[in-house]
Amino acid sequence: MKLDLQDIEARFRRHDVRLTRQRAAIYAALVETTSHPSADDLYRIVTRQQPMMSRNTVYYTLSVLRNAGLVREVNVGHDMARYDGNVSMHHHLICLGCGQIMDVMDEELNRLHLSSGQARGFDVLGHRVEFHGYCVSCQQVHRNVSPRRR
Amino acid sequence: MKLDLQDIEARFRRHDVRLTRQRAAIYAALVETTSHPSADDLYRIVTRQQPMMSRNTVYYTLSVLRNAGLVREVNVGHDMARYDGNVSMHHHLICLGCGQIMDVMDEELNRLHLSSGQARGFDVLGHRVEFHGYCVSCQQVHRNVSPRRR
DNA sequence: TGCTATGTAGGAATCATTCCTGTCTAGCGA
DNA sequence: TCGCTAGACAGGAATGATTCCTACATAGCA
Ligand SMILES: [Mn+2]
Ligand SMILES: [Mn+2]
Ligand SMILES: [Zn+2]
Ligand SMILES: [Zn+2]
Repeated sequence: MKLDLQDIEARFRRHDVRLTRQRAAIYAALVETTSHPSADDLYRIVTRQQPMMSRNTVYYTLSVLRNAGLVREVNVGHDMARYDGNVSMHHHLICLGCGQIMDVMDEELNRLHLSSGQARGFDVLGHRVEFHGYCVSCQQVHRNVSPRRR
Repeated sequence: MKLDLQDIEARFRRHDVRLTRQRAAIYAALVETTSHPSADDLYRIVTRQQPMMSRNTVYYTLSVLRNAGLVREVNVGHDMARYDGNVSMHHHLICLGCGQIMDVMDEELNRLHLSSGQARGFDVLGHRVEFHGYCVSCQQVHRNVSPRRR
C-alpha cells in the first residue's frame, strides 16, 4: 500500500511515535511491500534514499514501531528476523526453498482457539499459523536443492 | 518417555544414525523430557554424566538427529533454538512471560489445510500452530514484567 | 526561539551457532 | 577377532545478526 507523509504522520501521532526522516522512510518501505523484508533488506532499501542512515537506526526504529504496534516481526526458523507492515490479523505461507513469505488471509484460521482443557490455565492472547512448502519455481528443484535451515 | 539403550539402538539403526555414547545420552535426555530444551540446556544435562562432551557435539548431534527425523526444532521468536524429541504431529502453547513451551495435541489442528485458492501453487508439506499467552504463574506479574522478545 | 528528552551514527561488544582441524572410534569386512 | 576407514568428537577460532555504548543532532513543546 502506498502511503504519503500525511498518513505516516497521522499514524505515528496516533501511536505516540516521534516522526523523523529515517522512521518515515523505514515505515513507508515496509508498508509498501508484501515481501516481509529483513532488517538488512530494509537497510539496503532506505539507504538508496538516505545513504547516511545507520543500520543501527533500522534496528532501533523497528523495535520502536514494533512496541507501538505499527509493525510485526515474523520469524522463520533461525533465519534473520523478517518484518511485516501489515498488522491486521493474518497468517503465512513459507517456501522452504527460497524463503519467500506469502500472506494468508483466512477468517477460519483467525478464529482458531484452544479448548479450556488444552489451555492448562494459560491466558491465551493470540496464535500464529504457518504453512510450509515449496513455491512454484522451487518445486522443480525440490529434491536437488538443500532446503533452508528450519 | 523412558528409553533404554535397546530402544535407542533400534531407532538409530532404523534411521541410519551411527550409535555413540554421546548421541545416546543427548537423544535420551531429549525424549525423557517434555520441556523442549535448548542446545545449551541439553549440554548442561548430558555433561553431568559425560563431562568431556563438547558443546559442539551437542549441536552436531542435534543436526544429525534432525536430518534423520528423530528430533524436531521448535523456534520461539529469536530466542535460542529449542528441541523436541516428540516427532509425532502436534502443536505448542508458549508462555510469553517465562518462555515455557507446552504440547498441544489436537486432531483438528493437525488437519488444518489451505484451500487451493490460497495455496498459490505451493506444494504445501506441513503447518505449524503456536498459541501465545501467559501461564498461570506468570499471570500475576503479566503487566509488571517485560515479556520475552517475540 | 531555546530547552530537553529522544533519536541517530558509528563503532565495539555479544553470543548462539557454525567452521576448522587434529585425534578417535563405530561398524564393517577379511 | 582384527584392522581399516568413513565418519564422529573435542576444542578452539570464526561468523554474523543483533545489541550496547556514547557523543552529537534534532523533534516537539513552552
Ligand atoms: Mn504478512
Ligand atoms: Mn512438543
Ligand atoms: Zn521458493
Ligand atoms: Zn510463564
